[in-house]
Amino acid sequence: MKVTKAQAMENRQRIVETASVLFRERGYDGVGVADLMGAAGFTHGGFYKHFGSKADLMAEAATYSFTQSAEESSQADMADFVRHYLSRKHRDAPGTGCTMAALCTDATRQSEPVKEAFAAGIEKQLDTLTHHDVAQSESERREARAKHIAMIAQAVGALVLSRSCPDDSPFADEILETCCSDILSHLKSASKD
Amino acid sequence: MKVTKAQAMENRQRIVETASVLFRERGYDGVGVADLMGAAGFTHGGFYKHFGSKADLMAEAATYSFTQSAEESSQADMADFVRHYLSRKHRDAPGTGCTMAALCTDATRQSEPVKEAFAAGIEKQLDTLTHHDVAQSESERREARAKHIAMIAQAVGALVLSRSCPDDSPFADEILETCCSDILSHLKSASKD
DNA sequence: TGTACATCAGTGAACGCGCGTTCACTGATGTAC
DNA sequence: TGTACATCAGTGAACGCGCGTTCACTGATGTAC
Repeated sequence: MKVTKAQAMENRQRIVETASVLFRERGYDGVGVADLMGAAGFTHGGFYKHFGSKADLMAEAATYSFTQSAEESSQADMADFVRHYLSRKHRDAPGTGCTMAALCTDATRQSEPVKEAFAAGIEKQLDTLTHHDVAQSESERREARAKHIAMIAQAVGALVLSRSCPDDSPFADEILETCCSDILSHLKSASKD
Repeated sequence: MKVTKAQAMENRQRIVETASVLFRERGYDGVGVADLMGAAGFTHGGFYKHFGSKADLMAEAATYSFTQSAEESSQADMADFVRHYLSRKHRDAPGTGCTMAALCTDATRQSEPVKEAFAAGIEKQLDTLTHHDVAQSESERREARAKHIAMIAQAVGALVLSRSCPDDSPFADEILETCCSDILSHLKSASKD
């Protein structure tokens, strides 16, 4: 049974969105093509009508979720963003959360297109954060970029370490809370300048 | 062909050590039991004479590599440790490097024993760093612990993000260098107090 | 507008392959006498 | 110390299973006239 061109494109998009959630929840190796297609409401055979391989979809799903995250975070206040990023809520819902924190070590072992999607995604996240700051000198912009890279690294590190501890571990919460306070204090002292 | 008790224990240890390297290089799903036993110089069948399951070995290999890292870093100067941790050399040799950075998102999806090994390993790393500081008040110790958690998170985050970019990407190097400078500047301003 | 035909998204069986694990077997080691 | 036997680390074939991918088929959609 064929389907409208528009419907087919919608279906393809649903597969990408489903994949972006499942990959973040279970890792690239934790989601099979059949799993994924089933979750999107299809049988597995149709997969190769839309994508060349599972690896192609990994790259596309990563690009999609990075774009989505950038949109979500572009309008938020920086301190609110940090508080949400380092919340238990975000930690316990990787499927709809940060792609860097969910899949960074998985991406390390994937093919170039996936790693390119990650590099572009991290740059995009960086641009989104830097975007808040307006009209500066060259050296101010360089410094702001450095501060944001340091901040993202710390936030991602806190999240991945917290998630690698057993559920309901006080240490996992301590990592989040400590890094949240630390980043917020840096934000405050920076805005004083 | 049986083997001395001492030889058998040595062999078992060799399997754990081989696993700790291969898991860090390729991830838990990237190393099969047969791969692993072959790399250690055995055939795969003997594996279950030493370990109950592959998952059991994951936890044991993690504990082993965390202990090893703690020993290595306990005698180093803090600034030297940071410079090495955030070097390209460390980034490009995950098999002998930091377990947190190599396997954190993998650990997130593993069974409780693996996550417990991670929590214990992170705590151990933290203790090793805090160990340098001597005889303080309760509140000073709390603050030092917080600073070290923040530092570890940032260093781990920088490493995992750098590794998720394509090889030889300038951005990957920028992340390492920026976070290295940032952490070193914090160390310097802290030691001034 | 109506008809005939090509297209192609989606189906579901089948493919080869590698995985974790099991098992009967081997033969040197360790032990009991 | 010497002998007979139990133990058990290591071997390699075999297990069932799920994986990514392929393929012949279906039938509504899209197109050419």
